[in-house]
Amino acid sequence: MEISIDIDDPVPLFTQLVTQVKQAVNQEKLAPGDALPSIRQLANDLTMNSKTVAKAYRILERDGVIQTRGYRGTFIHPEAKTNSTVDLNEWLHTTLNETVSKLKASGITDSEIRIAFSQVMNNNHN
Amino acid sequence: MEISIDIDDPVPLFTQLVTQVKQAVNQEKLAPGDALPSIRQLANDLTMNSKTVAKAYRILERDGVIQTRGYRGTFIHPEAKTNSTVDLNEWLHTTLNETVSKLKASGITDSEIRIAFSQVMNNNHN
DNA sequence: AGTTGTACCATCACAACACATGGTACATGT
DNA sequence: ACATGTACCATGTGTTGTGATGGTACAACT
Repeated sequence: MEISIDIDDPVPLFTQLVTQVKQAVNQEKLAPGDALPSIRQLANDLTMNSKTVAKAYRILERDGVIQTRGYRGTFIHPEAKTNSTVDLNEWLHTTLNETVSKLKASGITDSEIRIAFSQVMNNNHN
Repeated sequence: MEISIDIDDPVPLFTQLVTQVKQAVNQEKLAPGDALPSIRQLANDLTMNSKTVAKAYRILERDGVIQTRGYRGTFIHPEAKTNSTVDLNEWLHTTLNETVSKLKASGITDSEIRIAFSQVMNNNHN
């Protein structure tokens, strides 16, 4: 599989990686069971840090696109194609958009929403 | 009415102002119709910028605690006491908490939620 | 002339966070 | 020995948002 990373792209490196793997799955360039390069190997090939590649793999596994089997390596998930077309990100945006719109409609300031949001994210239940 | 502002308090100055006015209303030290100092006057008394005081007044008016009548000055809102006990902030927190919890339960990263949130706040509909 | 709230313009310091980097270490297997 | 994914430690850079400051100007009214 061919992966090309653009350093000058404002899109984060790990995001580029995630996107390209999902695209490869959708285009059937990667089929279930196919082995992916090891984290260190891919990091070396793309001249980037292994932690960055690991981050991309972590997300891909959470999304059900790949399966990591420890020392055995990483492989394409059996239902990778289904899982990589389901857009978890779209649901995230619409969900957030609905609540934020509801709050804004009440006259609450953007600042207030942002502050309350960060408090909620830090589990400061006030 | 007595207002005391603490510069060393981590709580923002305009927030201290808003809180103290609401408290004064709840303690009936300020009654509907009472006149408040002008923005510039209060800013001068408290040795702070008029824009900061204006910010506090803007919020107080939105919350229905005060009424600004342009050149005539600023007065306590007829239903100030009711409006200053109603906690708009609590509803804000619970609402945000519900959606965030729902998102987190789906395995979405805190980072991803934060990023999507700021995109939504900036009206970047992706 | 003076005062009211308000709306722009702008700047600065400070904190929080994202991204990427690097090093070290571990259990699990070949 | 060697490689797998993973989990810690840490640092630096850049961006973003906040809070507060300041200046200027306006319409409406006393």
